[in-house]
Amino acid sequence: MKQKITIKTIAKELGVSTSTVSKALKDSHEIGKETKDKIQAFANHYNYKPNSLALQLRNQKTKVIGVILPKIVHHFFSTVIMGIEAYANEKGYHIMVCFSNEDYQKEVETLSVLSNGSVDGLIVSIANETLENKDFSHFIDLVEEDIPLVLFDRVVDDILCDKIVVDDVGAGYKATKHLVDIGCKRIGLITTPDHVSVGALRRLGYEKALIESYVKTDSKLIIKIDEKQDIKKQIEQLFEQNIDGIFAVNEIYAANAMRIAKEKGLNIPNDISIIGFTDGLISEYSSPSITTIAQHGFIMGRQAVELLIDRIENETEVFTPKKIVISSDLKIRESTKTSS
Amino acid sequence: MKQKITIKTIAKELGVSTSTVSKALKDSHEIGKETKDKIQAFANHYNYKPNSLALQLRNQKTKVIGVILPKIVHHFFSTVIMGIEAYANEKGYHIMVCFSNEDYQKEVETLSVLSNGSVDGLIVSIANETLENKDFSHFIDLVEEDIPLVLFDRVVDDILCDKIVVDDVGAGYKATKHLVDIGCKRIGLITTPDHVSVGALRRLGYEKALIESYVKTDSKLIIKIDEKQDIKKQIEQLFEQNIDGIFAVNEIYAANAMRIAKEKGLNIPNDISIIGFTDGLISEYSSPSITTIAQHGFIMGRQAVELLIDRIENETEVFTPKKIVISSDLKIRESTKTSS
DNA sequence: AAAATTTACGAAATCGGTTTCGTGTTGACA
DNA sequence: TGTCAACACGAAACCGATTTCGTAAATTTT
Repeated sequence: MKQKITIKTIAKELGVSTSTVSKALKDSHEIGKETKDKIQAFANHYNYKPNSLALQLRNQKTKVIGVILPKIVHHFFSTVIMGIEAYANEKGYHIMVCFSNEDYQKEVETLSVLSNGSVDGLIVSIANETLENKDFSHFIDLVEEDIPLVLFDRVVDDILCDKIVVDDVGAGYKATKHLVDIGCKRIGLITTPDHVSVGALRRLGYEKALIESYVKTDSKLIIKIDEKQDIKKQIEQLFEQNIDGIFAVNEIYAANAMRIAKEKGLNIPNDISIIGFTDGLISEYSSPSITTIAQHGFIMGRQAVELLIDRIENETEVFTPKKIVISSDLKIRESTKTSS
Repeated sequence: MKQKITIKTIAKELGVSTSTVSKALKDSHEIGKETKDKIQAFANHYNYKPNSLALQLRNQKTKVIGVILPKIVHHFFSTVIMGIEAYANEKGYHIMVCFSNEDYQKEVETLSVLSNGSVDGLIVSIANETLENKDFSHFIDLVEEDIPLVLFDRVVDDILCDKIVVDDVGAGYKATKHLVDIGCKRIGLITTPDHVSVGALRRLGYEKALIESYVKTDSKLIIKIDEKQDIKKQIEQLFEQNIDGIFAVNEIYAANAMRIAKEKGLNIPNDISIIGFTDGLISEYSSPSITTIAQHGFIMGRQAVELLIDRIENETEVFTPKKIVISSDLKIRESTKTSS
């Protein structure tokens, strides 16, 4: 193991004190020009880099942001990470990424470990199991320890911290309204169980659009997917109803619905129009390409770090939790009719 | 800011020395039962957690693994990250994730920052620009500093470190051979420019399969995509040739090819069979679903950390770089004929 | 009862930096 | 020539832990 060069090494080698070396390397006026030059040349030659751990300990900050996601093999979340990393880097921060895998226990543990001082703050999207349990005490503890925390996408009101969300109700409304506008009469909804907050909100938007358009809502047209079961089989039930439009709260559900529709010999979009959620690769490349709600994950990530870094760097200020709503766009593609 | 509790606080509060506290918390036999109980109870009550930075500095290890990827919004890379994180966590490590965005300069900087002691080792897949430049000195410096390094997927021989790769030649061979076997006579290849090592290797496999099968290779059937230009237009050129099979070295190229084929009114797989690379969501959900080479990213990630942690924890051992080849599977779906 | 050992704890060094506060030397000014 | 400021540098504290070593008191051994 090649010995890493430290301030102490330099000091000994050059016959000066460590304080002199430290000051010389920061170009302090306290140090004479000759000494400075000598030290800088030496440090440069041996490619001296200050040990970041020592600095972190001294400064009581790590310049690291912890990010906990439910999963990563997922277009939306990976886009958010991109946004987080890009802006964090700009600001001189790095990110430590962990996954809860939708698991409550792992979320608790990860949170506990990361709050030991390894990060200056945290950005989290809550695990499904936690949303189901409704046990948020691990987050509340964090807030009480005054560790900066930003929640995004999957958030809950019980936790007093900054939050970034997509306008899920609005998006659900926008999608459903579009289906109505192009002439769909019986619109199915493929959503998540109620405890998944985003699913519930998108459903609200769906219902709002129907009511506003005087279309009767029908609970038989709403399927709540249990991901532990076979997704396709559950969606197939929806096709037993007489439907001419589908709003799915994510890409996978939409893709599955499209597949089933094709298998049943339905023409998309003429017999049935489909709108998904998340503007991922599936929506873009499947055929027909899928009309979808684009969530702007990159912007969400960026906003999340922005809020977080602001919190971290202005700790003295009185803190009032902010909630930022990112609007989402309907991206019209081939899976929806152009008019009635 | 609520004051974090430290060993010093406990010591002062309980009228003992910091060493006593430290030992008591580790249940050392050196400390009397009463004192121990008192300290442990106190620490427990105030939810004391040792400052990890202090420990890292003292132990000269961070239990953090740096991961540098070219991009993340990509099925293969996000799968690899999953694998890395899963096994790293099992072993008590965390991962710091950075992205080079295929950019040489950012790769150099990131590498430099992370090698300041913030991580115990690094897992990297090289940026495209770096591969093009052929300037690997930043990696070579790293190796000379004896910082454990594992390269995966995009690797180069010039760097003496552990490597994990997919059997790209074999995979290219397997895919092409399959096309030959089902009766394709003129097989197009959609690949990357030569400097992208994986693309070049997959091409070798393609050529090998053709030669072995006494099919004439034809450079007009090979398209090297320049990602700075319009991908679809480039692929369209291939369709000016008379082809009945396509092997694309990634999912996006395959999806684009399929789209063009459909636009031209070709029936897939009867008129033309298509095989892609990376078993992502596009391949799975497009219709027809795409026959592809599954790369087992999760396993690659896991193997990479395994090698790395082994390196980190057995630094004394003489080091001989290993290269692990992960075999890949042909996953047959609907975009290829079942027989000739 | 004296010697040896064990028990229970504290002082201080260490990890690698930064920073405050002194201090000896030099030069300028009265 | 005496005084004072400026200059150039070092000693030591500090960040928060661990760990070695030393030692007083208690206990056991001889």
